[in-house]
Amino acid sequence: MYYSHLLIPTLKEPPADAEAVSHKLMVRAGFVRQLAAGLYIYLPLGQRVIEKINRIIREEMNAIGGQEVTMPVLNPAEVWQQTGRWDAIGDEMFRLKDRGGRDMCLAMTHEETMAWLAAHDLRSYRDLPQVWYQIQTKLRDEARPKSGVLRTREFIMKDSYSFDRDEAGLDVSYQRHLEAYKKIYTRCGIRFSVVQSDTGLMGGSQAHEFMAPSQAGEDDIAICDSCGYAANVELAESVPSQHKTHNWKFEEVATPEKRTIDEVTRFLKVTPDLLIKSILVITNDGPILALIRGDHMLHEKKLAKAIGQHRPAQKEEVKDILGVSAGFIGPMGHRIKKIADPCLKQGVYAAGANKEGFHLTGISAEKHFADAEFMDIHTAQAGDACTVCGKPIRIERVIEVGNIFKLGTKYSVPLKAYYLDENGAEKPIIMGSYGIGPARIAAAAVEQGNDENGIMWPLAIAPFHVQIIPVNAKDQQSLKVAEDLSAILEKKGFEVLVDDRDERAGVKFKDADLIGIPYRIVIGEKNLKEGMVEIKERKSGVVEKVVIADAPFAIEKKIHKEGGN
RNA sequence: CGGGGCGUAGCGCAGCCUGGUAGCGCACUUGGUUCGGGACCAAGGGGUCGGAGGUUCAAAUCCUCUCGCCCCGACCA
Repeated sequence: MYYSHLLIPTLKEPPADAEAVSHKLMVRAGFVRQLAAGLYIYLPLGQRVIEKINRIIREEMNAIGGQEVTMPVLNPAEVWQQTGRWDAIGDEMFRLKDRGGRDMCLAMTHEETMAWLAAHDLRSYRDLPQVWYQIQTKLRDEARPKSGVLRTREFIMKDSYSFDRDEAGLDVSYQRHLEAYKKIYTRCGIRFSVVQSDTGLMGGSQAHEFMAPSQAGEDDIAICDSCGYAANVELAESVPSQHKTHNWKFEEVATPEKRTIDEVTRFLKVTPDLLIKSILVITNDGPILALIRGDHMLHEKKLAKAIGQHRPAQKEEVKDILGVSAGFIGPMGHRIKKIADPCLKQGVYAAGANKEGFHLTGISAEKHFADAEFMDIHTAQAGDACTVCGKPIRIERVIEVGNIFKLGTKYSVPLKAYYLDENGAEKPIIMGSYGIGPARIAAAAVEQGNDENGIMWPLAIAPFHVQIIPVNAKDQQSLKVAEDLSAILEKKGFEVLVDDRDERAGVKFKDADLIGIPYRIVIGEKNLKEGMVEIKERKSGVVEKVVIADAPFAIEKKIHKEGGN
């Protein structure tokens, strides 16, 4: 393939509004262009990367018996109404009406339509198990698209769905997907962790996420290096580090205008872990006071699990309910229901006195708020002890590149996806759903593989395997050698990009570094006179001089060694 | 949804405070010199200054509204 025939609009400067490294590089190197917030155009190079990732996904999905299908993006409201998600999902779903005034939506996922199909065309236990998948566009009206291709409103997703007769069958389908996913990410050349995750909106009994470490990510995971425990902080459990006990008397201390943990900490000359953070939230059944240690963060989702839907109280509400302004509220002096983190059972603390301008010191759970309900509601943080082995955990920022869920009968029952077992009894099909975001794999690869000069693609998903640069494209002999080498390499099954542009060497080298094709053959006139060319590896920068005829074999050897594809 | 920032040539920006001729770098076109790490010289093309309304003799600049894009937050006590 000739460079001059391709649209590869590289830029010297990154777009001003790009923040994430992958975003900057994918735009600069001419892989993508942004059309509007969260809407991206894939240019030829970007398209090639996505297609390579998709090919790997297809191979691994087919290997576990997946059957590729295609669902409509435009969905009738009915199927979503049957599962209740038409109402459960808010503004994130694009909704529209057809010309007849019927409610429609653009699918953000396909549990409903897949279950609909299962309901219509799976009848007998003999039809099970099944795994159906598609690689197709999803639409989500994200509150805040960001980080380039990482969070967009329209994106391609590989989603698969398993249909089994019982939980044991689901376990098998789930495990197969888990293994297939590991292979997919490994083949794509990205680093990743498999972690336990929250089942959230999808419902179901068990879920894992596949997380690629990167600063550009939006999730944090807790990892224990000694026993292998790994979980999304959304549900990660941990034992907070013990703090030294402070022997202070039970007394009221005037703390005028000292409201925040930070202010009170400084005023009392203690560390934050000696304070109790009190957070008032409003549930459907009235206010609840959440109590956590001062150096901890409240975990919204854990709290939600304990008390159901809730929202933080407004400042005025705090005053109405507790009779004191936010900043001085605490566990004592009122009858509001309290949920406290278990780590507060030990130790003696200071907290708001529930009296304007005062805090209380010397508070202990046992003596002063034994009536609280104790539940894990803190967010795991680095240095906490692993609940499995007791060793310290670490927290890592990650990009979610895939997830798998055991759904059970959440979708099959409302959509009437039943089968008849051997005894003629009607039973609901047990489902699982499994997603991968190819664009996120690409972005994660860029996040994990780049240097100051540009991208360093993993071989398996690089837009081309080899870039050939005739330094002087006007020199007929250089071009001829480039063409010959390209033909030989292509015959061997490699993808080759020949930079035939009439540009100065520096421009070609800079662009090559930016685009990040793993191997480069440089054809210079001086070397050519000796019958030699250079082979350069993008990642290591190592240059090797070889005789022309050996170049294809040298490349082949390197590629086989790296084991791409 | 809350807060902040920004919309001027394809990209990156200046000009706006203090109204009066729309500018710079890169990219692009043509010619010449150069040619292994983003060359140089010369000559060019390209703009309804996001949009609408208003103030004014006069608006990129001032006022009002609106649209778009980006970032942070949605974990105070």
